[in-house]
Amino acid sequence: MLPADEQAIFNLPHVVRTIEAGTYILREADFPEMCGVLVSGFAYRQKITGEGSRQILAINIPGEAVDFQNLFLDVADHRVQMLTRGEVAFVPRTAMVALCKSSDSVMHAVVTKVLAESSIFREWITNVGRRDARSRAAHLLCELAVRLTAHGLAEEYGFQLPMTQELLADALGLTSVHVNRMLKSLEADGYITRTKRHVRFPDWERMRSIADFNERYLHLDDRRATAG
Amino acid sequence: MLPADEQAIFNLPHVVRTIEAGTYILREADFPEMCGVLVSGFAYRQKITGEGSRQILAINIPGEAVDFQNLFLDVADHRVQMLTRGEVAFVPRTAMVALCKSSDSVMHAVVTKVLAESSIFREWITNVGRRDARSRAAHLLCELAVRLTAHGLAEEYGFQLPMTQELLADALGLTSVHVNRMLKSLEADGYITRTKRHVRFPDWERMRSIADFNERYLHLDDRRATAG
DNA sequence: CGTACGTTTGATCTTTCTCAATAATGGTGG
DNA sequence: CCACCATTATTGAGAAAGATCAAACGTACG
Repeated sequence: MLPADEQAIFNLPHVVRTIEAGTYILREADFPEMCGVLVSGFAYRQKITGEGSRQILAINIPGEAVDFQNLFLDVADHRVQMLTRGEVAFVPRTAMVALCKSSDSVMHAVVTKVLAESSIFREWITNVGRRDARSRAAHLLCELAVRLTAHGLAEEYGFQLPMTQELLADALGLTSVHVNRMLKSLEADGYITRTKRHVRFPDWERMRSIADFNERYLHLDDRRATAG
Repeated sequence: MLPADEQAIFNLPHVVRTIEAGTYILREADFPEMCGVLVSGFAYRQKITGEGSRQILAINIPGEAVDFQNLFLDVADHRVQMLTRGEVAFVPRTAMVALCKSSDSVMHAVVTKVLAESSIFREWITNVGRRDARSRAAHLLCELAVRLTAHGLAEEYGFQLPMTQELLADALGLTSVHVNRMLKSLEADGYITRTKRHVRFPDWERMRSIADFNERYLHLDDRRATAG
């Protein structure tokens, strides 16, 4: 996103609110009136199945807009909830849509963000569908590390995990017990180091390999299409 | 999508080609030069993990555009392959992007399609991550039935399954052996009826319930946002 | 009519879940 | 600062879902 576009969005009418961990920003079946942008703190997207189990669909990190996925749809198909306490800037949806229509550049930026998140959804399907528990957990750790680093929120090869093992489990389609075992196993084999919730990768290439992680799907520096 | 928008896309320069089952329309790591629209036949999106197993990410049915997901990104992060023989209309990507920029209405339609497919990705994460094998298989059958019906490609409560059990398995994160057992189980319990690859639902509500299927995520008739 | 591909079935093995208990951690009020 | 409570992390044992391996059966099609 170009600085000018960020500024344009920032210039829209908005309110910034501090929101506690666990609070919903968007509920399923809501007609979303507001478009939220995470100023600080983490959020996550989730769905609950009829059986009552939860699947986490995405982790949103500070700086990300959480409602672009619903901007042009009527009914929210999932919920967005704060993972940690944080500040959210709410822009009226109509104002956001109007800005998109008036500025090619903003529209382009919004669509690009949406497509990049879409690509992450695809990778998650693959992760949950086809990787074994250990690689799957490792893959998520890699993704978070790379995305946080790209936003300047992680130091070299290490980061503060913003979630419990229970949350990790719901993101990975596993149980928390099994996530615990996989983390221990990754640690025992020297792939990661843990201090409380801080995770480090002593050997990034080795970790990357066991996680079957290739950051291409994050589209972190796709630029060419911008010219198109 | 409004008829006028469809017409506008149709008026772009394009070539229609008949493509055999199994042929790639888009390769991973390609810079997509063309934007394909399925005139007839089915396609699917897939990824291959480092271990060599395949995950199918989406089934595209006749009438759907398969490359909107890449329209504004530089590098394809997955592959699109023909599931059956069919005709694909290829529009130069630059022409498609230019049309989007010149017509709010087309851009809106494209973004809506992208968001709706994104929503399907989220449901698939949930399906693979949190539903047991039988419900998971049932859910996919329901989704295909509803989408095909919405496009006028299925009769009441029944449709022709365009894929082998092997393909189903790769879409569901299961093995084909287990998919076979789940289909048999669904059949034995009266949820479905099969004649070759034709599937019927004797009691749609009962099927819907065991599949934990709610079509909201398909966003088939979201209209309100169009006005926004 | 034989070959290739897809489906079905059985037997066994592995991964992951479930249940249950214990230990560690963080935050809170006194 | 300390005791207490709630949450989170860890560990073990047994159960279950799904994978793997192997083979037989069908069916379409050249």
